[in-house]
Amino acid sequence: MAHDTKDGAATILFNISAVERETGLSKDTLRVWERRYDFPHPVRDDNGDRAYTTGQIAKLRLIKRLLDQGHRPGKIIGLDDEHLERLVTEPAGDQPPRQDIAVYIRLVRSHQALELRRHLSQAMARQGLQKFVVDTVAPLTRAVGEAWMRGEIAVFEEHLYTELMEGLLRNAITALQPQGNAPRVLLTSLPNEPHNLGLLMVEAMLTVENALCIPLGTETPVTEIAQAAQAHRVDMVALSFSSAYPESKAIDALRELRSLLPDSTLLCAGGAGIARIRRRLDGIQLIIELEKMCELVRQWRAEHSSY
Amino acid sequence: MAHDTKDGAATILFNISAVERETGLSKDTLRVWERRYDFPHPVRDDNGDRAYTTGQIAKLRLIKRLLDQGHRPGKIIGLDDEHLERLVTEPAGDQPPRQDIAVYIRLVRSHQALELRRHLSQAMARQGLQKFVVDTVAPLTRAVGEAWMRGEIAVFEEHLYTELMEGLLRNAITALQPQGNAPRVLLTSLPNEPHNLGLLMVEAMLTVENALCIPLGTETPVTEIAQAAQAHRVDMVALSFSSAYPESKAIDALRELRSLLPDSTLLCAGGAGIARIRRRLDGIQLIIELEKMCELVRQWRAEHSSY
DNA sequence: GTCAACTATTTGTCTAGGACAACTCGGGCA
DNA sequence: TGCCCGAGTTGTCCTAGACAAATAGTTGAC
Repeated sequence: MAHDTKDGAATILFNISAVERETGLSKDTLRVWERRYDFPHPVRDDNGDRAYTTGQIAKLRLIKRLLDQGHRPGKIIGLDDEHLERLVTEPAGDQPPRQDIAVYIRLVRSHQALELRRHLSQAMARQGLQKFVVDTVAPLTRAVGEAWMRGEIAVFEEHLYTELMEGLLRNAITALQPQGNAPRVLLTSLPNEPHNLGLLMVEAMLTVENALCIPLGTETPVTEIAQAAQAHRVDMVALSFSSAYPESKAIDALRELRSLLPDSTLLCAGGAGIARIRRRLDGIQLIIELEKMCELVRQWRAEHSSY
Repeated sequence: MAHDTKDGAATILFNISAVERETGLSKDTLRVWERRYDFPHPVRDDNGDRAYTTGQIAKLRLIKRLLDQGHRPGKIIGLDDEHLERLVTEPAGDQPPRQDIAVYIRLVRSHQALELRRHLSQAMARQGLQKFVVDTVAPLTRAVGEAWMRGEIAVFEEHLYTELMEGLLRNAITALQPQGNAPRVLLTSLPNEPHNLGLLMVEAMLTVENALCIPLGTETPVTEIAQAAQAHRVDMVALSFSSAYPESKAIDALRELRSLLPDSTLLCAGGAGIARIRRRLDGIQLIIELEKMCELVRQWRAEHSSY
C-alpha cells in the first residue's frame, strides 16, 4: 500500500480545513457525513478538533471521484477500500495506457526536467500546437494528476511538471500574434480554482484559431470578471473548473455571472469540473471537448463576418 | 456612494457562499462579524438565509484591503465608507512617482494590454534582462500592488498585469540556456504564498548568471521542498515571501526547512515579507536586494571552481 | 412496456451560539 | 533598545437542528 502509516511514530494529521482543500468536500459535508455515515471518523487532537489521516483523505478522494461518476454517498461510503477500488476502476479501463504518456510520466518521476522538456518540445513541433494540446498535454496532465492521487508521484514532482508545461505553453502562445476579424475572449477561473494549465491549453488552442485572448490568470471574483468583460469589450468569457471544484458552487457562480454579463456575450465553462454536469444551463456553453471552443470561435466569426 | 442601488427593481442579492467567494472572507468570519460588530447586516430571504447586497460586498472588499494593510477589524468595521476611503489612501506618498512607472500604470488602468506589453518588451530590450527586472519589474509590481490597495486599480486589472508580466519573464527565461559550472537552485514558495512574480524575477536574474534553476512554482510544503532538494541535488534553495506573509510563520518554516536540508545546501529567503525581519537566522540568507542572489551565485562558483 | 405524476428518501448547506487557541498590543522591566 | 507577560481581539472550530433541492421509488394511465 502506498500510503501505509504503520510507522508508529508521529503520523501526520490534517485538520478539517486542510481536508476541505485537499478533497474539495466542504467542512459542513465532512461533518454531516461523520454524523450520518460514521465516515470519515477522525480522531480528535488536544483541542477536540478533528484530525484526519492521509488514509482517510485518500479514501475521501476515491469517494469524490465515484460521486463525480454518478454514485450516491449513502451507497458507497461505508464500502471498504477494495470495493471502492473495484467500482472506480471498472468503467475506467476503456483506455489502454498510452506508450508516450508512460514515457513522460517516467521522466517526471526520475526528475529529468531537461530531458522531459526536450521530449515535449519535440512532440509539440511534431504534432503542431493544437494537436499537442489535445493529444499530449491534456491526457498527460490527467495522468500526472491520477498518479499523484495514487501516491506514485510526489507533490514536488507534480509541481515541476506543471511549471515546465506552463513555460512551454506560454512560450508557444507568445510566438503567435493574432489579428484580423478576431473574437475577443476573456480567460480566467473563479476563486478557489488555482489551476492555470487548463486555461493555458484553451489559450493555446484559441490563439491558433486567431482569437484575441485576454488571460486574467486564476481566481477572479465573479463581479470582477463582469467588469473586465465590459472594460475589454469581449465577445466571449471562458472559465475553467478542475475536478475538485464543487459542482453546485460552479453552477451558482455561472448563473450569477450570466446575469451580470450582457446577453450578447457568450459564456463558456470547461474542465473536468464541468464535464460531469448533466443539466442544461440557459445561456451557458458547457465545454466537454477542447475542440468545442475552437468551433465556437469559428461560429462567432461566421456570424460576425462583415463581408 | 459608489455602488448606489437605487434602481428600486429587483436588486441582485448574494447568499453567504457567494460572498465568501467574492470577498475571500469565510462564512464563519462573516457570521461572527455580524454577531460582534453588526456588520455586515444582511437581510434574510424566504428561507431565513442571509442575503447580501453588492454595496455590502464592496465595503467588505474595502475592509479586506485595509486588513491586509495591517488594520484591525474591530477598529475599522463600523466606520462609514468615507472614513474607510480616507484610511486606504492615507499612507502613500513617501516616494516621488517615477515617470516611466506612471506611464505603465496608466496603461494598466486603461486596459491597453497590447500597448503595455509592447512598452515593457522595449524596456527589456533596452535595459537588458537583469536591469529590467531590478529597475522596472520590481518597482512596477510594487506600484501596482499599492495602487490596488488604494483602490485605484481593480482586481482584474492587477490580474491582467500579473499575467502579462509572467508571460514576458517566462519568455525571456526560456530563451536562455544555462550551462557550465552552474549551481543548481531550487525556487519556490511556501503554502499560502501564491505569488509567482517574485520567483520569476529571481529565476530571470539567476539564469542570466548562468545558474541552473529548478522552479517548483508556488506553495510547496516544507517536507516536499526538502525532498525536491535531495532529488535534484541542488546547491541552493530560494524561497519568496510577499508582504502579506506573517513574519513568525516565515521564520518557523525557514528554521524547519533548514533542519531538513543538508548543511552544504544554501538556504535563501527573499521578498517583501523578508525585508522587514530584523533578526539574524542561523544558516539562512535573508535577501533584501535582488542583486544579492546573483552575488551568492558568483560566490558559490568561486568556492566550487575546479581549476 | 412506457411515460408522467406523486411521494419518500437522501443529501448538502444553512442556521445559532458557544468555546478556545493564536495572535496583537501595550506596559513594565532588564 | 530588546524581551516578556497579561489583557484584549479575532478567526476557526465545535454541536445539533432544520430544510430546500435533488434523486429514487411507486403508482396509475395509456
